[in-house]
Amino acid sequence: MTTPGQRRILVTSALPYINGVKHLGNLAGSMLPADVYARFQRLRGHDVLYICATDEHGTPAELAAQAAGMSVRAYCDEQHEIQKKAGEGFELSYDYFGRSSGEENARLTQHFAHVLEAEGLIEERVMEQVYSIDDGRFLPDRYVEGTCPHCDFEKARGDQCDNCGRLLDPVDLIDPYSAVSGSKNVEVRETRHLFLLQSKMQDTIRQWVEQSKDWPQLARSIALKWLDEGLRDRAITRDLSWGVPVTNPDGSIREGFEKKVFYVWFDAPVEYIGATEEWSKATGQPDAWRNWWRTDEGADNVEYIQFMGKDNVAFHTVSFPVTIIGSKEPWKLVDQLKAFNWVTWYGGKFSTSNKRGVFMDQALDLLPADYWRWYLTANAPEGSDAAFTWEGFQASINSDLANVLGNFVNRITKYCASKFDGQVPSAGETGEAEAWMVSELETRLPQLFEHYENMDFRKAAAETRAIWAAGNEYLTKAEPWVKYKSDVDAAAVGVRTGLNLAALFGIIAQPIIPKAARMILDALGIPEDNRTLRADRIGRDGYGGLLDALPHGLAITPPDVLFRKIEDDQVTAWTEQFGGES
RNA sequence: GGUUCGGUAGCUCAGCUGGUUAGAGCGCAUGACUCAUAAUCAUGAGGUCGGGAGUUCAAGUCUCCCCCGAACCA
Repeated sequence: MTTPGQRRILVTSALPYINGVKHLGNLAGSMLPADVYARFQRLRGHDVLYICATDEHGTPAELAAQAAGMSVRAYCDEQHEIQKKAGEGFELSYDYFGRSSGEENARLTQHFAHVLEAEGLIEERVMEQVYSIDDGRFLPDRYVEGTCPHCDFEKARGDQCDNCGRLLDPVDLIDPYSAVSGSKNVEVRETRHLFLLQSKMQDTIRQWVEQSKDWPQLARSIALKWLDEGLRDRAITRDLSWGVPVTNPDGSIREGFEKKVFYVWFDAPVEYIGATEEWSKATGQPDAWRNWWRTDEGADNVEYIQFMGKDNVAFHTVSFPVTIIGSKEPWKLVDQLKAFNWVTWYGGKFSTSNKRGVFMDQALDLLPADYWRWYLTANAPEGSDAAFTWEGFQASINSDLANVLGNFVNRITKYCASKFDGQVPSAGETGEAEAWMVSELETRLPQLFEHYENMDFRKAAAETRAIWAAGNEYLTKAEPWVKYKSDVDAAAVGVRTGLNLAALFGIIAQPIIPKAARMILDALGIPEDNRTLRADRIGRDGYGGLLDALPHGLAITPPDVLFRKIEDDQVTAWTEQFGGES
């Protein structure tokens, strides 16, 4: 059911890899901004579908499972639940959080492979690869270790040397051995793999990228860089058992590929579609995914926006489009994408082993999700890498959330409770202070919405804060506590306006700090229907109505302290525990 | 190494197609207020916009060189 002016917006955030809980940087660079954006657009009344999933295939998952002494399946089941829980803890409002190991993705991946082969974009090629005689199998890149031919580092991985950082081909390693068994009984043998002929799509992709004028500079320049260097044909299969089987169009296993599966980079982006199908089944409407993805079945009016870290831009702007466009089928292509830089830990890298940085699960043990959500949105790594520091975090939370917003709600609701029986007062006429406040809203709310539309998250947070701050300024101008002494009705106007502002502040806070917003709105008894930012409610007849929207006489309850301040000794303790000051 | 992006008040950052006295938040100082989580509000101090050269009537904003930082290179 669509209403006039309602848009259909598909949002995806880069799929977190299954291998372990993500840290705050991962959260800040794709899942969180995607969530904030999805929430905003839902509040505007649009039809939003926000899809994410765990990316489960590939060598790292196999190795991690092996290290944990578990089967890959069981390992992924466990890790998926952990990541799902962490997402819920952070109130990430996925419509569905799927799994790339699901049957939907397998079927879609195989479908794309069949179609691409029929289009002449996939072919079998013979290549040389390291075979482990003792393990009885070919070894994919990271399963081979040996001495780096460039720097003589003795524990170089097959794909890359951790010492000198150079990319390697496993067959070039000196004294190679199997990372699976440690066996040195290995040799180079010929084997066959499927190759995606990206080079054939070079011109088509370039044309598509060049017409995508709205992309941010970061994304465009990365895509064009790849195109300038020339798209290379890449193997899309690997010698693993954990992955999507390589099939013939009739569903049987392709001859010679019994021990091979599609490589993770080929099947992972397909999971955007796969997870949508999972959603569709889970919600009892098995074909609903099609009108989000098939432009011949209703997806032509969908706006598709992808969120990702900068490392993923090439896959989203070049690799995946090769699959989609190359299929010549009417699949939905991305319209807008938002790429982020990294959140660093005091300027350095997050590191599990060195105990540097906070991971999603640990963060929630320390403080509520809203605190992190606010800081990471207000300081999103948009223009460049952004450093997380405890000191900056503390300053931001205490000032923005506790002092500016929390204290505002607290002061006005408590004053109302003590002087006006906890009811929205009805007396008094508005004056200069209220007119000033209206003019603030007239300029600031449209700006706020524009920042969100542009996906400028720092600016959106800053504008949100500025509106909260204007509320405090308003109270200084209205000074109901002074007027109360001589003219109770005049004070009533200030209290009524202040309460309405608190409600508005809660409403605009929802995308970033949903839980605190809910506490405010619940305390003020705002019905669900009135918590939106829809154009027919906000500003349609001017902004003055927002200051007298609550029913007169409505009973309100001062909420508990919304945000507890972060104390210096907490900062000290956390710096100790999680590292800091690089 | 190549490419890209950055280097603006103590800190974190805004500054669109070049044009009045370079802005915000935090921090700091002073004042005001007392409804409030010692919160809030006002005012103020602080910058030769990384360095150098050039284009222009005019450059943080364009060009070139250099220094520093970050990222990407399948």
